[in-house]
Amino acid sequence: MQRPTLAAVAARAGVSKSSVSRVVNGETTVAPEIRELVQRAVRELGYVPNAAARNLVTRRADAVAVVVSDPPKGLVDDDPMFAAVVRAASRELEASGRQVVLMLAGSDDSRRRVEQYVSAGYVDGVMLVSLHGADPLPAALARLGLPVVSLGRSAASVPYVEIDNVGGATLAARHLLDQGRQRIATISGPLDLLASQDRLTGYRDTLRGTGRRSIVAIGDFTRISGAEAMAQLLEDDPVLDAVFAANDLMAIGALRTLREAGRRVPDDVAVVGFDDIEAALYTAPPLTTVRSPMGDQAVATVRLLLSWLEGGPRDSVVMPNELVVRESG
Amino acid sequence: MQRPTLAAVAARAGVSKSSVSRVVNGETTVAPEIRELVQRAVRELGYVPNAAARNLVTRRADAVAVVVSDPPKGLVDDDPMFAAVVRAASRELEASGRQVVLMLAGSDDSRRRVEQYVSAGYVDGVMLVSLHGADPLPAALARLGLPVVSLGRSAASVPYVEIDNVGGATLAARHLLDQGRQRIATISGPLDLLASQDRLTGYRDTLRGTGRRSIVAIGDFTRISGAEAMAQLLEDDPVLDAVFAANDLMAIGALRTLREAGRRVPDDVAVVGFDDIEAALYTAPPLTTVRSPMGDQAVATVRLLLSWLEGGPRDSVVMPNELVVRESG
DNA sequence: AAACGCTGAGGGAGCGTTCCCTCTAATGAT
DNA sequence: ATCATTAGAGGGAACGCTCCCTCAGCGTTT
Repeated sequence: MQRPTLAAVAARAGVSKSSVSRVVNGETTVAPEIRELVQRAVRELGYVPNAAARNLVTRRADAVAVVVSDPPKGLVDDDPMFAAVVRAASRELEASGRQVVLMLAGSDDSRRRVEQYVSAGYVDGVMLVSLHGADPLPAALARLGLPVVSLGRSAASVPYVEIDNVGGATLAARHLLDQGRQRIATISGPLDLLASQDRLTGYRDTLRGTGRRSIVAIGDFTRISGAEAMAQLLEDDPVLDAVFAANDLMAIGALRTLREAGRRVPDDVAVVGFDDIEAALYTAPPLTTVRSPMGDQAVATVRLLLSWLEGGPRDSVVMPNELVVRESG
Repeated sequence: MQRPTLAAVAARAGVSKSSVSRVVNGETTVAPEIRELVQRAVRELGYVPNAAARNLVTRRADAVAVVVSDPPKGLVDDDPMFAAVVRAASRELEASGRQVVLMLAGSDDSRRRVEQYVSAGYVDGVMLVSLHGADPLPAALARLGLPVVSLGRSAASVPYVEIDNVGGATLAARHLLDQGRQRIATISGPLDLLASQDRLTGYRDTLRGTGRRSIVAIGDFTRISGAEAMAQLLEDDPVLDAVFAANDLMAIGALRTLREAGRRVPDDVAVVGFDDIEAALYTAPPLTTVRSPMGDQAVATVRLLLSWLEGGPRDSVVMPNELVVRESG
């Protein structure tokens, strides 16, 4: 049951440990016949280098941590962002020969665990996802001295990738204005997220000066919170004729409340979302939304991290987005 | 930038490395004053044990791999199952003090990578998710001799957790029969998945002997495939009056096709899904479906693995499910 | 008072790699 | 033919930790 070691392979091949190591690591300074000998021994013995021993001496782990700041509730289980981001990041990282260690950082407790883990040298770098504005984690990790990047801007000075949230919200609001909508409400995301703040800013700034007033309800990016916020909004202003939701999930919740309240979409109320998740195609009616491909962002974030790990540049990137007009508004 | 080592802590505290090791690992045979001394030194130096060195000698990694067999296309990014399972498993594993290494196993290539990785001793056990019936991976991993469990039954003799797929499909089909539906179709999942086979079996067996014939289209568990399969079905049998989709995503796709084809749900056609993902609540009309909580299954699977890792029993478990009747059928 | 546990601290040998250094042998230049 | 140069193999010292073993010191037993 004992796995074979380098020494065992060396003995079998009749060469030194050094030579085996060289062959295994693909170094070129090895004579063809020795290489052949070693490769055969490796095959026969089913040798696989021991990770711990290798990491110990190289001081690399060939792994990166993907740290996802869990939403406070932690009960939102089918979260399309999560799947898209984790999947894309995994694929990209695996393609670079690195492993993905997934960590959920919800509580203070788990944040400490993350710091410990990273300090222990398990990983060469960290990709942070979806952090709150005041999250202490990015700064703490950056202080450890190893590469940290984040998907979504953070307060700390960590290189990041994000889409143009202000611009996207502006696109949405302007689209509603152009249709001649008069009372345009918004369902904002949680305000401790910079992305939420930016989207709200885009909405507000666009409305300002058109004589219209802002009508705002706050959600937490879940469907259910969107439904509740919409009910709130209808109560506040029964004759509103448009809603911009800060993400698609909340827009979907809003659609449901509107349907139950007997409002027709888009005839009575226009609805615009944000993100363009796949489900936006399948609502009734299909959702007009601001496209911001999470998968692409995740890939860009990984590339940023890889660039840093390889000694290249580490410049934050802001990605463009566009309005996808469907039938909801 | 060099992190402090055990020896540094020992020197600082004026004790031996052994004592420091004992304190750090929480052994009880340490005098209180020495413990205090060591703990202070650890704090002052910010000492964190090096993972690789520890793993090397203990031959444990305190980590488990979560291997997700990607759907062939690999482009389905907002997959609620994925998020629910990965989240729940992560939470449970982290609670047990173990790390989660996420691996996507789509291609043959990546399967080799997984085997390599596991052989390298990076992890103490493996949790497999959503494998095809003929997947060579479970058997290969089991052969390595370390604990492997799977979420979803597999052909290999690996302990598993799954819901009662045959029973769930039976529930759905019987529900449609009880409404007096006459032409009941099904949209099956890919047939290389045992879960798909079982659901199809439940449907077929329930219809058999009622004088009704099976009407089957095959999808791949994505929304789009559900939409396409529904179109196919309508072509095959324009007067069908019920559809059982093998998962909610495909049911959602089917709903869309039905809407576009001018069929009313449930008046003209009843639709029943499977899984009860959150989105099922937000379709128009809300989806009747078979509840099979993925999060709970994931947790059960992790518990099974943990039990095994700790030398306990490793018995497969089949979880019950129930029909959730909403408005679609 | 001597002998005998027993508790708890220290010493040091590995764990399986990599990588630096040494040394041999072969090549090419003169 | 001789010497300088170099390609390539082998030896062995780390890497940072755990854990076995030894041994000191003290309390108990007879």
